Amino acid sequence: MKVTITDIAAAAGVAKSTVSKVLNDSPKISQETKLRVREIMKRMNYTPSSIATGLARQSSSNIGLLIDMSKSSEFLNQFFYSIIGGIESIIGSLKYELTIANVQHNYPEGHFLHRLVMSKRVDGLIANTSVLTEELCMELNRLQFPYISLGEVAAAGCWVDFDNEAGGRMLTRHLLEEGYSAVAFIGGQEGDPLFIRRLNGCRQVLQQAGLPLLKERIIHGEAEEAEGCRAAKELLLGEAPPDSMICMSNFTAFGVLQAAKELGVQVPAELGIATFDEYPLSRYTTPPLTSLNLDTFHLGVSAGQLLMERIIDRNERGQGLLLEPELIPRESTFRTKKL
Amino acid sequence: MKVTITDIAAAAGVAKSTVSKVLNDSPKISQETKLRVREIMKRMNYTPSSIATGLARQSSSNIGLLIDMSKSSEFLNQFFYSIIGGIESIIGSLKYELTIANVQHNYPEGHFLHRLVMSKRVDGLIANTSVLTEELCMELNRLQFPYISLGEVAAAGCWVDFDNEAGGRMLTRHLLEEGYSAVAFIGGQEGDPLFIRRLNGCRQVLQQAGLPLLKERIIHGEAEEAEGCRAAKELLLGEAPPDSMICMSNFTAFGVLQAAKELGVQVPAELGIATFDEYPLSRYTTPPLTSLNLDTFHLGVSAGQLLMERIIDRNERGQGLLLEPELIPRESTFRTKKL
DNA sequence: TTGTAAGCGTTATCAC
DNA sequence: GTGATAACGCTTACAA
Repeated sequence: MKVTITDIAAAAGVAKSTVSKVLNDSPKISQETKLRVREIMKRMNYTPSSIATGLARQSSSNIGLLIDMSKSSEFLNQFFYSIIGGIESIIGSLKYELTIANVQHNYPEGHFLHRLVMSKRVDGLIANTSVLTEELCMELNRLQFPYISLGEVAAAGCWVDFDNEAGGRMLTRHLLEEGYSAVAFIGGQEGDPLFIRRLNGCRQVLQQAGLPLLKERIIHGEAEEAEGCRAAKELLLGEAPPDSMICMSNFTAFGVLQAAKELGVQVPAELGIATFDEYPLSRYTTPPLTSLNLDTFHLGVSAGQLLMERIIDRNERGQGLLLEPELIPRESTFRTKKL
Repeated sequence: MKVTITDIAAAAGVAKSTVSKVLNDSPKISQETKLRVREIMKRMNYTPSSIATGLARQSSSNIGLLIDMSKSSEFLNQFFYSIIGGIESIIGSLKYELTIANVQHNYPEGHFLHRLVMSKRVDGLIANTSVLTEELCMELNRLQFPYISLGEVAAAGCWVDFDNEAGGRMLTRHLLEEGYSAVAFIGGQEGDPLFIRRLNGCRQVLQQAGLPLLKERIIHGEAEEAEGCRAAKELLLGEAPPDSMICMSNFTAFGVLQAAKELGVQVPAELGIATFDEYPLSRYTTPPLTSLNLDTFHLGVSAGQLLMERIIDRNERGQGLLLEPELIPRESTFRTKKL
């Protein structure tokens, strides 16, 4: 039924080792032998067993992508497809496959460290920061196991991330250029590094322009609709109402739009709204939202490249990579009426 | 450095086979031996090599999910994450891992049939209909290779899909209940089975109610914004303007909403709008859209279950499985003012 | 209950 | 150039 290297060797009247060399296009095999053996392989419809090859070569030709489905990471959830596409485009061309593993932090039997790493199911790992605890990084480092973090993390030897600080700067600069000056920042969890970086970018530009970023204008909360709405109302009805808001997510921004509508505040004339992320709503709101687009396919590509470098070159030097976001101006901040 | 079954055997003073039996919790090993060996495995930090196990057992404990990133399948693109979650939840508990493979139809070197199936990298396959050509199905059938199609396909032995006809019926019935009667259907590619099934469901309910589904009210086109807008205008300005529209996607529906706004047509009073899919816009439009929710996590679960049955029980009988959609009524069709 | 030995399908190291 | 032969790390009869 199934044909192995032994069958081919027999049919071709050569040794298994010769067939193996043909398989790997060894230079020490004569052209005619190669042709003859290949011919036979084709005729007998032979494909080498990846498992056997893996055993002999001590490698799985698999890389793993870890996710934690129990935590609803908006980010992964939305951009999963394109990140995977990016990773695939790199590793696929190097004949690696992508294994997706769901990491429940309190997994009943067997941590992924055993399931994937120690059991050698994968030769390398890409993981989101929500999975990579500092403890885990240390362990992977100790094992000298190649991995890349999706998101900047100090403990990770190697990571790729978007330049969130630059993103904060870009949105803020844009608001100032449009004539806004009282900027508020909405929607991040207190202490969340993502929030902190973005806010820092915002603060830098304001300071540079000699403008204050009032504490009262920094509102923490879930990055979703209801919170955005609540926060916006609080701000607009407060002591020092801002003339513009930067939102951590499309959903936050949507909530802000709702609040403005309910309070009869004109967007963009009386209130400018800008948001991180281009997906999924920014194009479809009224008015459409000025947003910061993150090229997630590229993120996947970069992660894949870095990882493959580590695996193939056994490249040990740790490094971080920041990708530039892209500003997409839309009506929600067109105070200067460029329409 | 790396510890194998031989090391454990030596350390425990038993044979490799004994260790192997302990590993698989064979009943023919004494409790004390098991305890002792396990103790040693733990102490030496041993994890069996999945590749070696795979070779010996002749199975990869991997299942593959095929996608074609070159075709921008809105469906997969949006629901990828939850479908994967569903599949994972089933196969993960059976100690299988998920391999994602990007299938370029004109792949330079090596069809996925070789890359994954013949090389035994995966024990089973799940694939979207856009990948599974009839030819491919025949080939997989011939190889007796276990696979499940995501989407109803005649040639596939086994598939799971949403009951799109029922979906068409549900949306149409809802419109009639709300007092609409002149229903239009917008947004599918001519000949697309998905479109045909949904339209059929719609037609059934209308016929049952003694209402016609006019040809002029069936508009083909890309399932996106611009087309939806164009189609809606065409209909509303035409000879027999409908009082309600069923859209193939959220984006189509968004376009319809725009058209209504531009033409000053009141939604839902003068025009009811209902759409397939609950994601990503239906909750966020003005007014929010009545939609048909498809439980994609469940789709993944079902696909996973069917596949594992096939693999484990060598279950040969082909079967299809239809999942029921869920109607989510919202303002866009609340003509009877239930608000 | 445990041990022996023969696979599983490749690759890799030598001889020839 | 080609061919034996020993890994690779585990499972599985069959013996003991």
